[in-house]
Amino acid sequence: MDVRRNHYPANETRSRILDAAQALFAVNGFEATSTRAITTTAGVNLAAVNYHFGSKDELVQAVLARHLRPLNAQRVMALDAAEVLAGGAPVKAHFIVEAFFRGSLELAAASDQGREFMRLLGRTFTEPSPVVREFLANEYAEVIGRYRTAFCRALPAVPVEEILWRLHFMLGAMSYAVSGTDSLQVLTGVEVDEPDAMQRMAPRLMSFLLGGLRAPLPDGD
Amino acid sequence: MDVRRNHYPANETRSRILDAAQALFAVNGFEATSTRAITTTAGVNLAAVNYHFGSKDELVQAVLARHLRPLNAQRVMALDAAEVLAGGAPVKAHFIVEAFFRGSLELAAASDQGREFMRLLGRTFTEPSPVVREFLANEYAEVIGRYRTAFCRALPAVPVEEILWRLHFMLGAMSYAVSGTDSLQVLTGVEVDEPDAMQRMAPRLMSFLLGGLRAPLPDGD
DNA sequence: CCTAGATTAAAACGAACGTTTGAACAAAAC
DNA sequence: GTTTTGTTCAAACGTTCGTTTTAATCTAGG
Repeated sequence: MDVRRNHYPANETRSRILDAAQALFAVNGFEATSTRAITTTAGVNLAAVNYHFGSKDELVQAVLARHLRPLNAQRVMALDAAEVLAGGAPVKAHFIVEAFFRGSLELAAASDQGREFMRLLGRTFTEPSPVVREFLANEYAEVIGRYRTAFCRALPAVPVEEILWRLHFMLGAMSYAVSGTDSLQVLTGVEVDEPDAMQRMAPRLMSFLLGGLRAPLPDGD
Repeated sequence: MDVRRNHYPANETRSRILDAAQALFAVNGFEATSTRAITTTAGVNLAAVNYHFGSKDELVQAVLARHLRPLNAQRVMALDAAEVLAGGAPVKAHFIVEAFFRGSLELAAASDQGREFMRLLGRTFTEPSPVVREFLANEYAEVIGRYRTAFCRALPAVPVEEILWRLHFMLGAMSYAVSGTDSLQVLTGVEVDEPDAMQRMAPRLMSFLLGGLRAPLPDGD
């Protein structure tokens, strides 16, 4: 707890703010976290948020972009690799799911900060704020498009609308599984906060998702 | 747009506040909705919220309790009925899932207000506010306990921890499917806001959940 | 060493928030 | 008809919010 009075080296102030903001956002949400709480936790001056990021909204986007952008880039690359490996043939559903979720689960398994970010990201999907929504839509546009067509090729017997629904359900189950440490933990007694909990969860989630994805079509289709 | 200057009959003010609050909460979230916005929308005086509910937090709980309490009561009753029907034998997983989700889906299919509430409820699970969390934990305690043991009896070959995980995933997929009209709609293009969308989704969700629930256990168990 | 530019410090800004107050008002009780 | 009880009203309270401002301070280039 060294009380530095003055400048941090390089742009350490920026990263200190990002770290503190991510931690507080993950626990309290965006709205309930004040810039004062962020700067106090980060040990920097109140005005630093507006100086380095312009506004609180832009800080929110910066926090999300820091890990989400590489994550989604890796998702696209993983799908690229799987498609190359498959030659011209459709990539099997199992590999598509794995390509999509492996990065998230690894990030969550790698560090406390990664886990913290995944929890924040899960909450972010249900965030009502228009700023966050628009940001997410932009960030996910390419990834969803790629994976959607990949699933359509992998499961030609399943109607497109059905695939969209199941993709929808899968995203929900995952973001919940990763983020819902709190309310559902109370409900079900499942503890997701331990360091190795993600590694124990990963195969279970994958198995569940594939089971749902391959479930028989409902009557009437 | 009749501008009533004075009293509404009976406790109409209460219900007008509840309706307005639910609508605004569903769109903007709890934190971002001010008591001023609620009372203005409801067409009542600003002080009415505190007079009738004590505080904004208590209003939030009242909004949730209004539909959630009957919903969970019906869930317990539905499981009771299924267990009676099964005699002493375990209730089949298929019926348990149906007993749990039928009420939600019917509520969502019944009216705009029901759909609005389900969307709000889905968001509520990821709500960081301690007040909301504690409220949910209390409201769900009995239901989750009952369904958990029912699932354990239905699937004796599946370890308890595995069942908890899958229950966790199922809850996530459902609450997402119902609530995630917004961000995921943008992502996947699935439209959930139309009146009949819930009825089209219901069998699909059920099929997905059962597929996940019955998926083969991951390696190592 | 000194100046220019970038960063931090401390204080203040106006706006919006949840809540409270005390008087005005309506309907029921006596 | 008066009192009582419950409800509504307009106004204000104190607090906290995100942001801005102005001066002080550090760092780098000449």
